[in-house]
Amino acid sequence: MFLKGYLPYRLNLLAELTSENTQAIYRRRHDLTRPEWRVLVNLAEAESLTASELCDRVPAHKTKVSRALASLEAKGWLTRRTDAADRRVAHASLTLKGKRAFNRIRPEMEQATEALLAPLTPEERQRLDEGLKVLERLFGQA
Amino acid sequence: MFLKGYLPYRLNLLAELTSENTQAIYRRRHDLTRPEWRVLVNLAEAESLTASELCDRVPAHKTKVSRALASLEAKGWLTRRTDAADRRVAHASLTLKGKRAFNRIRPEMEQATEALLAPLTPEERQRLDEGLKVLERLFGQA
DNA sequence: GGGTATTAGTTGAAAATGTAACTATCAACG
DNA sequence: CGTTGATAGTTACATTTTCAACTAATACCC
Repeated sequence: MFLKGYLPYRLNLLAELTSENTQAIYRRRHDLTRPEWRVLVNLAEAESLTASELCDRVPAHKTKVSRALASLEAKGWLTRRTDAADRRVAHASLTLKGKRAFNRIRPEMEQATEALLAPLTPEERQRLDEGLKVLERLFGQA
Repeated sequence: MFLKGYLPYRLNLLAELTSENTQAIYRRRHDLTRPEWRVLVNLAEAESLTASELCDRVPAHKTKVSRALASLEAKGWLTRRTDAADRRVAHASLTLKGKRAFNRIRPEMEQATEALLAPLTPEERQRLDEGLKVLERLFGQA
């Protein structure tokens, strides 16, 4: 069979299966899209970021980031202030409300992932991590 | 950092990066969506399949499969005949034209993937494969 | 058989995404 | 300065995906 051994297929399938539980959390329970969730995470970790910086980190195309920022701003989870030196640029940062939301969602996400991986032995987890690192090095992600 | 070590994120990112080149082939060069491409592959490997069987194999929701089948049928790449014993069911199979198309696209896909993985040593490929197998076993895919 | 529930597959509307064009601002160079 | 080109970010439109409702056919069960 062609597909079964085909790397992009294998990765896409595993990504989908792995994301199923976690997606349900941010989508259904907290009404966030994936770009919104990722923007939230990145802002929680970085204090203040511009849309361009978020594009690099999320990573995603600028339209996704733009819409995610607009939506999170509408929720009152972040504010933006334009840069004094370059008025094209806006710095986004989480409000207290946004930080609280992240602190509510994050443990649910970690718990769902941990539940998924629970059947794996430490040795298997190690093997999985090593395998992914091979690709991450290839893409310069690590 | 939370995201960087977070499995669903890592997998999704790697899946996207890995799929970039190959997507360009079936999308831009051959004007196929991903569901269409996957349906094509599965039919090429299985002679004849119903929509439900394709849903399991692709894998994808039935609306995606239904639309992919309609589109490939419109191209003249497959035909469907309704089952004699159960007239709800239709068996799809590739036409000669469809088989030729697959035989044109497939080597391009393999070549693109091989080009991507070219920098990896055999030992690294082995490590990657072992890592993915851990998850595939977890999901009962292997 | 006749009613009810399932199943196969399609369709329509809403949400999300991708692509390209657009606005506003800044930089560079005469 | 003033024109030209680049950059940050948004908006508009087309395509894709998702979700729910739908049609048609079969299975169940009395």
